[in-house]
Amino acid sequence: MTPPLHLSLAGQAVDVLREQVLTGEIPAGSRVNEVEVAQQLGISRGPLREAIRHLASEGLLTLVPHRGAFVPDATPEDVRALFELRTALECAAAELAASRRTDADLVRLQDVCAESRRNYRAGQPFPYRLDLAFHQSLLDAARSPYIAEQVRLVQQRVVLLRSALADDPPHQRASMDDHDELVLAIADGDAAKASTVMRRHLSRVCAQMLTSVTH
Amino acid sequence: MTPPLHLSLAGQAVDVLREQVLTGEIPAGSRVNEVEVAQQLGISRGPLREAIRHLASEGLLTLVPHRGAFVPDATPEDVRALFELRTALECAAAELAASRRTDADLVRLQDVCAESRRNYRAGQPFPYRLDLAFHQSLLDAARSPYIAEQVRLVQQRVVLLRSALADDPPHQRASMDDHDELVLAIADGDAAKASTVMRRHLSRVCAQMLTSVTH
DNA sequence: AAACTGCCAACTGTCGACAGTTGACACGTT
DNA sequence: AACGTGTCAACTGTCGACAGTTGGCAGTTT
Repeated sequence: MTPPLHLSLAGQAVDVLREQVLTGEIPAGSRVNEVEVAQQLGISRGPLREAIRHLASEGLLTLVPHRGAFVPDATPEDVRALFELRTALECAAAELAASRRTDADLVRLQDVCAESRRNYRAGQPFPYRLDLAFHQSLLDAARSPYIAEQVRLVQQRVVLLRSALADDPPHQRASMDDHDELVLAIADGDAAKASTVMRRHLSRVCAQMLTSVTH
Repeated sequence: MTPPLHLSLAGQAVDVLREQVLTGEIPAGSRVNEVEVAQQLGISRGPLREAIRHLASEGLLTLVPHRGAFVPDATPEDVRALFELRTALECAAAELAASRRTDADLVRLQDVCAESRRNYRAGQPFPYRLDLAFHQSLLDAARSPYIAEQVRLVQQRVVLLRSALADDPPHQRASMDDHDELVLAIADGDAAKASTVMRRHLSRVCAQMLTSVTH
């Protein structure tokens, strides 16, 4: 018995399209042609349309009436505003995590940080995977499903602005330090400090993104 | 010339359906039949489907594969989690408003509060309209479009849990006091205090909703 | 009487086709 | 040559019909 393995065509199309948009396979600024992509995926326009609207609701596409769907390219203003939202959400998550975390939550956070350190000392770059894992672990510890969901969506939009983020070694090092400091605050149950550190962390990431954005 | 007055059928359907869901014309727990509602609106299933999916993305409907769309009825847990999200967003908005507000923003906030007082003194109930106007004015002063958008969506979901909220006079009085105190903090540019007051305010509102929810 | 089995109606998921709109190109005008 | 106009192809918006799935009901068995 494989219960949810029978995803609808629209659902499959959402996954494929999301991947193509996030990886840049469909470049920023370009349009998504309904008939073309539908043929390409071997489905009808109906389910594809549904998928397009879904991604638009996630902020990964912008719809223009009678024109079609475009993958948005962000201005520096957009980046700033988006990080204000992300800061609001993740600072709250950090506070909640500090006051609700179980010992198991703490262990997981520490594990992720330790693996990042090992990676870094081995001279390898700080993989985005581990950064995501850290923030995900923090969200799990916060136990606030609606906040977690919104953070997921915002993180996706941040990825859309992929601008060679994880390439700057000093930035990587600073991010890892931030993560470590966050874990300490969470371990202490110090919600105020967790929020403060998270705010500084995201402020740094935002600044880094703004420098690497061509405008 | 009326540029955007030619809304698509799907767009119109979204407006009509949203109204029906929020006012309870379509009661919580009930299902939305695609063919029935489509005929009722005089449109085809395509646009209606699109409208349903859109409202689902706003959290006003929940989709069950092969079963249809249902208007969700929330558990106390849901209310708590939703208010954690709302608190994260609106506290951040209050902080931003305190640091960015113009004199015009301040005047508008004060006007809304004054009108609420006048209403209250006249023995009339505190209309939800004025409460919305206050929070909207605060969001305008915060000048953070993404946060504002998310707050709008969350407020909608809160309305969905309409449970005779504005009927308790002591609660109304407390809410107005909170609003006044918020305006003072924002006038002073005291971001920390604005956040604190907003948190207390929403905590009170959440508690009020929980007491009036049958469970 | 309770439980199981098979059928059925209702509904959602999907498809192909038609209609209306948009932006662009070619042509004609000044 | 620059500008305005008319035409057209391409694409989105919409529709009606078909296919697959689900939950419930009737009939049967123990």
